[in-house]
Amino acid sequence: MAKIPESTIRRLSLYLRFLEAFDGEGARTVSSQALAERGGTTSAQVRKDLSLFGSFGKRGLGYSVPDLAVKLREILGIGVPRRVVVIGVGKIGMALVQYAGLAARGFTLERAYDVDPQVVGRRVASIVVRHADELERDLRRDPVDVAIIATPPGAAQETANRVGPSVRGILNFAPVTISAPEGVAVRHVNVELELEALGYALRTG
Amino acid sequence: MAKIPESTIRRLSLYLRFLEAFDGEGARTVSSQALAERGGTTSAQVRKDLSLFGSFGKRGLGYSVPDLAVKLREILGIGVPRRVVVIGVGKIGMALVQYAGLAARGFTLERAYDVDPQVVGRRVASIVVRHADELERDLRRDPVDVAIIATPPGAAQETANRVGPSVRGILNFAPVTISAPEGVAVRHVNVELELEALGYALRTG
DNA sequence: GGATGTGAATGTCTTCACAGCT
DNA sequence: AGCTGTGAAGACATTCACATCC
Repeated sequence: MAKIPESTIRRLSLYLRFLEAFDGEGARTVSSQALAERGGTTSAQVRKDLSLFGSFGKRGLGYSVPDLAVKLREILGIGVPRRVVVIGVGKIGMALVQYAGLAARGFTLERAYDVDPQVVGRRVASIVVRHADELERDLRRDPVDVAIIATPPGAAQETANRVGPSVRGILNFAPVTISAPEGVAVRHVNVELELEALGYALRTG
Repeated sequence: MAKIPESTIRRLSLYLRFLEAFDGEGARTVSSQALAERGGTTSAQVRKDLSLFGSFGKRGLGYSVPDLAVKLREILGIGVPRRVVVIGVGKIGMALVQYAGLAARGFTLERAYDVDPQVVGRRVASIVVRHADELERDLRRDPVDVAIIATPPGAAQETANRVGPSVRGILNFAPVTISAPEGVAVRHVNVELELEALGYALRTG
């Protein structure tokens, strides 16, 4: 299969959400044009994105809403449940632990960790926060797919080093760039960076 | 000035953070090579990014750490204080309101809004949550630069429609794509989308 | 000597435009 | 007729490589 642009993957995720909305509205089929309008892109882009993975549409008709949704879920690996841990139960970590969207997208939260004695041992949304010292041992005994890092910036890379050998993906919320071993996928959610990019767009002149 | 790639802006934001770290370590100058290593990019990329805005370095020497930091802050519009409101004080909104990083990057939180009677009137980190019905009137009387949308997905576009005429930028945390009037910059922080992109990277085969 | 700044070359992504199914 | 699927063209971004200057 051809190499898939990162941007295509992000759009597929959007298309899936639109399909779910169309499905809720009772639509049976959808055209590349209709998907494009909701997603702020072009019909050619939609067709190209989808064609990278196969021929899912019918000429003259469009795409079957439920069939395409199934295909996209398959491509994105939704349905295969992913086990995750959250490390750092501060403000962001807390919000993540309580966030229903995790489960809705097939990510089951197994455990959460912190180092603050005020937080360790507390029960948050059905799980008890464990001390980060237990991290490596726990991961060896009971591995997970993804580590979500929501520590302060200073601890993020060290945390990544500790979980790197045991996980296949890292989602980093700390406002620093972190690296991970070859083969571990890393994604960043960086609010400060988005704010600064917004700041650039707001500059006068 | 030449057109600036979006990706360049995001990297400038990273470079600035590295410069602040270098400054903390007492470094006076820094090479494109050193910046590249921390940022997971190449020295040529760093030089190209910076050269789009001017010639800030000295051949044979590198870049002055404090001078380049000043330049980057200027480019990114940091220093010009930006007034923001947060709309939706659920889990994410609450974390944002309490988030010190906002102020640290020059964004002063003016007000927060919600529709839930349980939340309206509550005091969170020195501001009192107002009812979203007051939004338009407040914005007319006391405008802000940026609206941060942290509502449930169903309310996000409507919220954008309501604030669109009064703000210059929107940062959207709701997991839907929203559109805004011409001239209003929109950025998305979409955790579900990042998770799904991670899911794709985790697929087996 | 050492590191920048930058045209040129390369690589990647998007858009075009149309043949080909239904 | 309508809409997909796709090679080719075009736009955009990154990397190379080297002249230039401190």
